[in-house]
Amino acid sequence: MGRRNQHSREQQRDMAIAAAELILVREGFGGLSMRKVADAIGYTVGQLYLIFQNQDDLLATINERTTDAIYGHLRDRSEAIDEPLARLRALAAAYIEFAQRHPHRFRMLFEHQLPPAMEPRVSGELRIKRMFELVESNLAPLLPGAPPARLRQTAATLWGGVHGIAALAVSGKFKWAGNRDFERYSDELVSTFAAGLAAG
Amino acid sequence: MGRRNQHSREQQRDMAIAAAELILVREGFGGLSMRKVADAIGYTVGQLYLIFQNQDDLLATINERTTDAIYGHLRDRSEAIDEPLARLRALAAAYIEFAQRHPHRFRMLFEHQLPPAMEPRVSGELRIKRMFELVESNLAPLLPGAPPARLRQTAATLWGGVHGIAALAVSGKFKWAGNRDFERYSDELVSTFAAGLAAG
DNA sequence: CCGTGAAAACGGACAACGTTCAGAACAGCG
DNA sequence: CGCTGTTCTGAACGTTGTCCGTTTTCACGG
Repeated sequence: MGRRNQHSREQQRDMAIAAAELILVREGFGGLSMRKVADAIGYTVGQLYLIFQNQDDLLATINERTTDAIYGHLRDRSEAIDEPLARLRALAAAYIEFAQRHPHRFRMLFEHQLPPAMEPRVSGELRIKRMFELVESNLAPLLPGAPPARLRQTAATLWGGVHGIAALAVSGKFKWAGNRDFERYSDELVSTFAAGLAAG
Repeated sequence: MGRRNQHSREQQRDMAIAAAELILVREGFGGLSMRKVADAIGYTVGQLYLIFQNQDDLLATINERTTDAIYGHLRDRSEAIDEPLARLRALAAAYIEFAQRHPHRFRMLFEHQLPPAMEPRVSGELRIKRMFELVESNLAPLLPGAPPARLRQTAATLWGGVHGIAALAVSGKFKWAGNRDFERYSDELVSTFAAGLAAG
């Protein structure tokens, strides 16, 4: 038809992303289909494929936004805190909080995988890296004089651990523990780990 | 037709599970369809629905078997070790090893969720619980005189952490760390965490 | 050996999915 | 008005989970 609506390609893209995120939040990863997104923005499926390469492209785009959202949330929750250990605890708690508040977005970020045929997204990997660097910089004061390689490894260890608590919380496999206050676990993990660093 | 083949219902069930696990290992979670399973065992899809309630039922069954396999692997790798801390390290390393050796089975265990309409599987939850208790019992010597609630909480914290490293390893989001030897992370986590417990 | 009824298995149907693409419908220009 | 090129549609294809009417086969009674 040629520009039947008033929306530029860029606008269509934004609308599609917003609609997809709404569907994701409401119905979860599995309920997010290209057809539903197309219906929600008033276009047909075919048009979506002129905006996104395929469904994986759309999902990866949403995942990049989720990573940004987590990063922003971590910054917000930690910037007002001075003491490094308290900051790490706040970062961990914020991570858990995000996962519990946006379980579907969190899950899709880690469960969706690009098919091997598609080339990896550098922008997405950089965002993950940036998030880990936030931990790394806050961990540095606890390991004075440690070489960068050691610092990176320890940050990855600690943050992998925090991620595990969030992942289990969101997967529903943590029910047996009976405790729904998952910040307790992250608090204990960060505190005990830090104590171990200080002792070692 | 009435028993055209020689296979009892129980046998068909076993065949279907074995076939499904093979497909899962070869093609991943997303490539596992009811039709492929039916083809693989020489029956039609309809017949599969007389054996399993639906696809979720089949997947949950496989997940219970995966949990058993992890449990067995953890036992094998830890039973010959006397020292409690070394045992914990071995348990963590075994967990990581299983995740890396069977990424698709590991992922499905934590990524598949029963639809809310289906009643939760007590047998599956008990298996997860049993796995955590293995950690708990090996953690006890490090926390002499700790009340059971504290012990459970600490075991959950530590094992959540180990799980996070395995989950990140398997999700492919850990590439930035550059290190493919994930046991280093679990070793550091367990050792530092234990040092923190001893210090506190 | 044949007939019958119940159990077992098939196979086609349905809706929804991702993806593609020929052609229709429009905007702007001359 | 008519032409041109972009934009968009709508139908199609193959695959998925799930259901159910139909057919086939077996075990048993006569």
